[in-house]
Amino acid sequence: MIKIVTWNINSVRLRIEMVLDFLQKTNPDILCLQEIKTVNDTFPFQAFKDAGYSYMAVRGMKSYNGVAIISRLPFADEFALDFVGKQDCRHIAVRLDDGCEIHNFYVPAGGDIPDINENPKFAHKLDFVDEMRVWFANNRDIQQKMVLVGDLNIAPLPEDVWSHKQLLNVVSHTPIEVEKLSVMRDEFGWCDAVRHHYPARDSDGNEVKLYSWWSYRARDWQASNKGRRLDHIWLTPPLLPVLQQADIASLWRGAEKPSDHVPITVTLDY
DNA sequence: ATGGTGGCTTTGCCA
Repeated sequence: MIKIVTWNINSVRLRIEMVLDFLQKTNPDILCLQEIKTVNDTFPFQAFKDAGYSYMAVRGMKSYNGVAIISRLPFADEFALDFVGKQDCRHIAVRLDDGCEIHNFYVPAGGDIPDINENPKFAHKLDFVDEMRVWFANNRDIQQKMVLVGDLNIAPLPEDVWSHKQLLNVVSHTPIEVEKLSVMRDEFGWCDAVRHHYPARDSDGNEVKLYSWWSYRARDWQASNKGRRLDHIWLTPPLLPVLQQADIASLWRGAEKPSDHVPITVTLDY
């Protein structure tokens, strides 16, 4: 059994106690963090070691972004990719001893205006997703065991947002982003593990809403419940038969001084 | 229609 978590932590130093609490309570093997918001020099390596996580791949920068993979299992290899010509610490990957590769992404949020001419951040986001697609197409095979996790900053399905209609022109759910992410996923053959476990419609045809992020700006995030599913765990087909469980732990949004994202977990039986 | 909150810091920028 291997348990893998992805969590946009929005400052790992500010929330280290909460992360340690999470690890103690849920006992995952591998924790992938985004938005660690610190350089490697001030990353809390020792705190994770003391908690039993001896293996870490960290790619931090000052103030912004930054990704890390924290593990109880050793790594056979570790590497990082750059996209759109920027070294802004949005990807890190490891290979486990059995060859399974884990890719941890923090896709650009894309700013407020969904127009590539008016908003360079939106252009950056779309280019980033394009380059992700090209990289996997050129460098990897769908028959390899791989897990892609992270804050992809796109909610692909109508059931991944609180209101499909009201978010059609809101960055994270615009048709062009959804199209690019879907092509990236389907052309290669990734499977969305969370939606595999919780399909968008139940047996009666009712919507099954799933969110992983709720804005800090809501007066009461739980009461308004205007969430979006921005965080994802994808698997290649060889891992699909061993997918045991998928879970979005929304209770962590209600913690004291929470991240605006919650942890997503998959359990693989192999 | 607007502004709402949070983190790190370059007290503005990013989300």
